Amino acid sequence: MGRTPCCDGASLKRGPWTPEEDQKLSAYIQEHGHGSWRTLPQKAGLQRCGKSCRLRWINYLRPGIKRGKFTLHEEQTIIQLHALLGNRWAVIAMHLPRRTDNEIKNYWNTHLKKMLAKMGIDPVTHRRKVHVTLGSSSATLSHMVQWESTRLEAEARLVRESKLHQHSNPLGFGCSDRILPHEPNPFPPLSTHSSVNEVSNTTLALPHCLDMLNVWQCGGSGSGGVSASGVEAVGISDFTAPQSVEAFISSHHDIWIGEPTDEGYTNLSSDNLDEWMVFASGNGDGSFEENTNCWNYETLNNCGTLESLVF
DNA sequence: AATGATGGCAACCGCAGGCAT
DNA sequence: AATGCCTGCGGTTGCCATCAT
Repeated sequence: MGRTPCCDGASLKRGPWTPEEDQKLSAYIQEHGHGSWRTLPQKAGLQRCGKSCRLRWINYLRPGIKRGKFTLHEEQTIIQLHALLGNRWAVIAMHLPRRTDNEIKNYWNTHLKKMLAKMGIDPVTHRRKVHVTLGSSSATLSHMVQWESTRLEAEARLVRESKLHQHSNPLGFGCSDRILPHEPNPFPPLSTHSSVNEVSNTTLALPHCLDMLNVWQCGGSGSGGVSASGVEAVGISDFTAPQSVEAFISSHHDIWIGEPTDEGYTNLSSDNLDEWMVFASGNGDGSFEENTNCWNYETLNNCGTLESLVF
């Protein structure tokens, strides 16, 4: 036999919480801790389901929760992580101190998703919406060439930067050799792509953002990820990030997102913050240029996740 | 001023994995 | 080993405020 049911559903209050209920719940948890959510309502004198109490505490009453408008940094962090992880709000919330997954989810659904759509970026795939006619092989080819050249240039630049990192950072922080030797490398070498990759994977320690490129390119079971025919590539939403990606982000957040700040994790420099401003505000007249000056490989240099946002 | 449309957000619902019985 | 609850998560709904007509 299992346990007794959590709540019988009878005589339990639902709907919005009153200040009195909030006070009871807060006072009880601050004095006793929440312990078992199942038994908490009775102990706290609440006519609520334990699940409802938990939700209220986590999303509203818990100390340290930051409410109100999201900052630019927080918006960027959400978009970056969503591009990589999809709708995994709990994981995303871990990288936004004092924000709840529910709040992030709501903000995404009500603001960011619409903003990206308005800019012509698919909020699901994080790719610029490209209307490729199947019969238009020349257009497809053009996009492929553009995508591949952009990708190669970005990778080459990142490899150059990794060399600089090695000189300035002998301990290897910020480089993929930080992956412990006894751990399987979650980012196996590319098998079919450019010579840049071959070189970088055999003789150089890649910067992390390039590792993330590898993750995408090696994409899960092969259905997802970025292919050389990137324009038509299956979007990130179809790519199930390997578990190691989350572990990777968690253990390398200082490099990936940056240091934790009051406004979340960020590695934005004043330079790419300007780019972000361009991204966030468009051209000021509601239009957005088709070129990649907003989300291009300049931005990619600062964060690999953005690679999927353009092209 | 009244009414309908839209947006924002808190809360609920249902599922999956883990765990207690 | 089987059963079924607990917890956490993502998706969805419903209420309220604001805006437009």
